[in-house]
Amino acid sequence: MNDTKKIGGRGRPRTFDRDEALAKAQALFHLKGYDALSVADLTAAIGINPPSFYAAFGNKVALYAEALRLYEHEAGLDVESALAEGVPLEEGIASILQQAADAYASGDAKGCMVIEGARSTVDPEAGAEVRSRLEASRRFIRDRIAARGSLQAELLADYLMMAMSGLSGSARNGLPLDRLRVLAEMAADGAIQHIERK
Amino acid sequence: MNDTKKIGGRGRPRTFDRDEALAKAQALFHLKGYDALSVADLTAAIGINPPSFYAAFGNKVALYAEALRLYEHEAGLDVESALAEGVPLEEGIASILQQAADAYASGDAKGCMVIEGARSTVDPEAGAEVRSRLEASRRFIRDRIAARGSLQAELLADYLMMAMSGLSGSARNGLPLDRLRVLAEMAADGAIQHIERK
DNA sequence: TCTTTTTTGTATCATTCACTACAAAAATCC
DNA sequence: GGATTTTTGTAGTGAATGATACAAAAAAGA
Repeated sequence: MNDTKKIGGRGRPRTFDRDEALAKAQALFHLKGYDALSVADLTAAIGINPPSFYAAFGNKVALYAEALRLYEHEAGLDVESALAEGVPLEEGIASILQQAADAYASGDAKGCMVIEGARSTVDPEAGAEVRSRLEASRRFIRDRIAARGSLQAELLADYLMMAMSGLSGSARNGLPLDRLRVLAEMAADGAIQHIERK
Repeated sequence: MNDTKKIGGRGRPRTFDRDEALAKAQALFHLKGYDALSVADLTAAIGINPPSFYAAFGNKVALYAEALRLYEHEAGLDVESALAEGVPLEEGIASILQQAADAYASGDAKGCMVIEGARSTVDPEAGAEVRSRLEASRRFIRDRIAARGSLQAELLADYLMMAMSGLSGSARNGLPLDRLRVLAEMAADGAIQHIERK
C-alpha cells in the first residue's frame, strides 16, 4: 500500500521500476487521453498485474495526476524566462508561442497534454484535475505579465491561452512543425499589434 | 426498421417526433460530447425506450452523424459570403473569426461542436466521422480563398482553423462573448499582417 | 373482421470498465 | 529458522455500456 517509493523496505521487492512505469503512463495518457486509456492498457504496457498497479499508484486518477505533474516538469514551456524583465514583452509573447509550436509538434504525442486533456477528459475527477492545472497555467502567465507592469495582463493571458489551444489542436491534427511555426509567428504578431506602449 | 421518416405508413404510429428528438440529441451531443452521452441519456431525454431509439435512428453513431449534419446546417458559419469576391480578403478573415466568436460563446453548449468533437471523441467510428467533417471544412475554406486568386490559401486556411480551434476552446472554458470578440479581432490582425498584396 | 405492418415496453444480453479478495512468494528483522 | 511485511499472480467483483429478443399494442389494408 505504498504509493510513494520506499527503497529497501522489508517485504517482497518490486519487479518493476516505478519511475519508468510513471514515464510510460505519462506518454500513454498524452497520446491517448485519460478516458481512452484503460487500466488494462496501462498494466499491459508496464508489464504488471492490476494489484501491483493499484499498490504502486493508488488508482487511475491518482496516476494521471502524477503524470500531469511529470509532464509539466519535463515538457512545460519556460514562461518564466520568456517573460523575464530584460526582454521586451513582444519578444516574450513570440517566444512562448514559438516554444509551444516546437513542443506541440515534436515527439509522437502531438499537442499539449494539459490543453488536450482539459478539452477531452470526461471522467469528472480527472477532468477537474487537468482543468485546474490549465487554469493555474493561465494565472501563472497572467501574473508574469502583470509583474512586468503591463496593464493588459488579463487580455494577453486570454490571448496566449487561446493561441496555445489553437496550436495544440492543429498539432494534434497532424500539422507539421514548419507550418505550425508560421502560425505561431502570425498569432504572436496579432497580439503584438495590440500591445499598448507602457 | 425505418431510419428515414415515412409519414402515414401502415403499422402503429410513433409516439414521438423524430425531428424534435434529433434536435434534442444534437444539443446534447454538442453539450456533453459523443462519449460522455450514453444511449440511456438520449432515450431518457427523448422520452422513449431503447428499441424505439434504434428503430428510429439505427444506432448511436448514425444519430451522431445526423446531429453533425444538422449542426452544420443550422449553426455553421457563413464562410461563403464572408469570402465573397466583393469583400477584401482582410475583411473576410475578420468576419469569419467574428462569426466564430459569436457562435461559440452563445447558447448553452459553448464552442464548436465539430472542432470540440474532433478533439475529444474517443469512439473510432464517431471520431472518424467528425474529423472528416472538420477536414472538409478546412478544404472548403481553403478553396474559397484560392478561388479569389490568393496564393496563400493553404497558409490562411491553416491559420483560420488554428484560430477557430483556439476560440472554440476558450469559449468552452467559459470565456464570455465580449472577451472572445477581442481575441478574434487580435487573431484576425495576425493573419491580415501576413497577407501578401496580390 | 382478419391479416399485415410497425412501434411499443419489458427484460435482458455480452462486453468492457475500474477495482479487489485471496493466498502464495520473496524479501528483511529478530 | 521463524515471524513479519510487502508484492505477486489468479481470479473475479459490481456497475455501466451499446444493442436486442420477444410479445403485446395500435394502426392500415383486404
